[in-house]
Amino acid sequence: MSPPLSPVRTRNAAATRTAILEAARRRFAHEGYDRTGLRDIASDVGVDAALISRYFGGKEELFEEVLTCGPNIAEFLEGDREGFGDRVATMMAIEPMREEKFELFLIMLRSASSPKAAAAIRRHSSEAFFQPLEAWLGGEDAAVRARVLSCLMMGATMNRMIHEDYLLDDSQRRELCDALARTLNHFVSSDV
Amino acid sequence: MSPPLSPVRTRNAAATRTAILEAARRRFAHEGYDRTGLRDIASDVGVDAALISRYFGGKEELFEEVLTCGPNIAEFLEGDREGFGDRVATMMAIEPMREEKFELFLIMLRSASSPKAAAAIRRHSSEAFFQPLEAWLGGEDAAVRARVLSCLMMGATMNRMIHEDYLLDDSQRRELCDALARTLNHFVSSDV
DNA sequence: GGGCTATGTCATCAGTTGGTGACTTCTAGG
DNA sequence: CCTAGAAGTCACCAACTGATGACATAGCCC
Repeated sequence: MSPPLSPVRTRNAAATRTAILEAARRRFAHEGYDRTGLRDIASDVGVDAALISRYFGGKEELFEEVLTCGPNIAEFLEGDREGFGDRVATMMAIEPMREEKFELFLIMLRSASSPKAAAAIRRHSSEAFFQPLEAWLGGEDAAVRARVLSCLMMGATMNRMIHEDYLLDDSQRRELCDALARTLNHFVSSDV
Repeated sequence: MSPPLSPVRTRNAAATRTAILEAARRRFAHEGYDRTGLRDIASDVGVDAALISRYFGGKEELFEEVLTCGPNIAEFLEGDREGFGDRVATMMAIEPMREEKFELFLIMLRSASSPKAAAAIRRHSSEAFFQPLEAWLGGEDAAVRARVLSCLMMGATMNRMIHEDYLLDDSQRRELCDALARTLNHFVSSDV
């Protein structure tokens, strides 16, 4: 993808590890587990692919570590509760798609169909996604509401992935955004 | 996958073509575009992989033809409108996952991240998915409501794919099913 | 300054993929 | 019966993947 990752990195193992993890996270989010080659990641970092296997053990372990130290739902939960629906819906239906904001979703959506990646995703989706969301939601039925919200957000991201513009004109996209925002807010605040 | 496709098929080009298309559709739905090899499909049919390239031109064209003659949203729209939400939500949250019922969704979800497949999906999702759904919904804002419904259905299928049981116990799954059903029905019947 | 070790590279492997052209075999029509 | 062409197979290719062990090199400590 884009070359400049860490400015200088001369024989610094820790910095190289971090740079590999960052490059891997971006690649996995943009291309998915299967379509990301160790050589791609290595060339992003400016390093030999063999190094990745030596540092992380293999592609699966690298993916696992990306998820461990990776992005989570937290940044979606910043701000006031009443504004949650509008913030998320606007991000998903109106604003230009900034893939780096959706890395968690994209990694899940684009890698979940790969059996090896799916196992790791299953292992980590709870702590990176559902637990924080449920805690933020609060209430007895938080688990169920979190699932509905996750359906909406995943589905919206998926739609956006498939057809960038949703095949809608501007006013329809605003209507869609409103509908999503209201539905999201409904499950943020109310009982199911 | 499972061997028995067409009972007899001795040097019948048309039947072989159909058998290949069926096997390909199932494979693409179950494994996604990238993880499905021409050899896998061929061995399902009991035929040499070279035949597929000769009949369809290549993997991309095969995928395209699967989408052309493939499944669509229609079977989800059978039955009374009032029961739509319950039918779909039950299928997605309660009933055991019958992958053959979700082939359209699964093909989209598991192959959309593959650039070659994504182009074909973009080309066909409108006529196989949104147009029928919008027509069934009716009304001025049918396009927008169709998108919300698609978000919910795609997201629910995705969640089901990732963790078979949603990480919920039985009563929570029933609550989730109710919430999904009510939300779906809301966008089936009402204005946004 | 010299060596030792962490850091990184290179060559290579076995496996898989989609694809192609030459080959065989079955069957319909004369 | 017998042959022509359709239907299907086989052998192979080039490209790519993840992975491994042998090798090179840079920088720190004495």
